[in-house]
Amino acid sequence: MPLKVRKNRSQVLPPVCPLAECMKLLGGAWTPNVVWHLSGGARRFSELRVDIPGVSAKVLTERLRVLEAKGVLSRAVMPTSPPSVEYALTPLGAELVPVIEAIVKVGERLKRRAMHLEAAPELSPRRGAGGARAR
Amino acid sequence: MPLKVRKNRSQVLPPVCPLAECMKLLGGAWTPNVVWHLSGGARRFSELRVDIPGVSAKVLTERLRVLEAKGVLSRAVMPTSPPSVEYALTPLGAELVPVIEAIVKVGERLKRRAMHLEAAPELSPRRGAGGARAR
DNA sequence: CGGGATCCTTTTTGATACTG
DNA sequence: CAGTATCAAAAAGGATCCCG
Repeated sequence: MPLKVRKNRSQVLPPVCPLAECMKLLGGAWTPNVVWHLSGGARRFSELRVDIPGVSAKVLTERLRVLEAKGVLSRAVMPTSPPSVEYALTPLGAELVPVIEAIVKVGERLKRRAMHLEAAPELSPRRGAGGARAR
Repeated sequence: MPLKVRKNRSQVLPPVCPLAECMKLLGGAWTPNVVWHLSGGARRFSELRVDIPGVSAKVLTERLRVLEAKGVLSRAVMPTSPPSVEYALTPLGAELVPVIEAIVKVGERLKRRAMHLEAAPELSPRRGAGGARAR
């Protein structure tokens, strides 16, 4: 292996587009939580507010609107008194759930790791350059 | 099905924490792209700038620092002239890749769907009000 | 080459208060 | 209950210049 040719990645990896597209979807700080809490079934506005501690009505509304516009969830107004509105994932939204689950799984692992790092800060070996960690 | 009892979701679904934790990780608009473009192997700073069109040096630096601090990627300074720095996913960072791939996959699907909606705006049936099962 | 330091603009969030 | 309106605060992103 005489020379490690550094390939132009765009020949083997798709361009940035699909990622950017999808992150606009899950981009909002609360968006994944909304999807997550709808993954178990339909849920009403006020229930979501309780499910997701710390979210304001405004932000929640906003996220729900965006997600509805993207076809990720559906909004059903029940003509009752007092009014109630049910949100539920569409089939398309349901496809996001595995993604969320994967995220959660990794998130937990990272959390555990962070705890380890706290205990032993210099465990992670610096790659490369014979220990050339400037900085 | 006499009565659909609305359970307290936190008994069956984990609390918000892991999701929030992990989204701080993938939260930045560019972060997933960075991980994605490192998924094929180590990459230098300037290469990443080319890989990810539109990213500024500042933002890229910032994202890389954050990801390094979280243990997602490693930073190796090569003591050459001119200096070069290689970034690579850590084993932990590699675990994120399936997540990214899932995101990309869904992103593409959403894109296709968006195109369909453009063509036929009133295809999506509004739930509720007609089949509105009052509670 | 690989950034750090600044400054500035655009988005996102948050806190209240009010309404049908 | 399920929002809307409004304002203030904060974060993210971008542009530019400079340095080792």
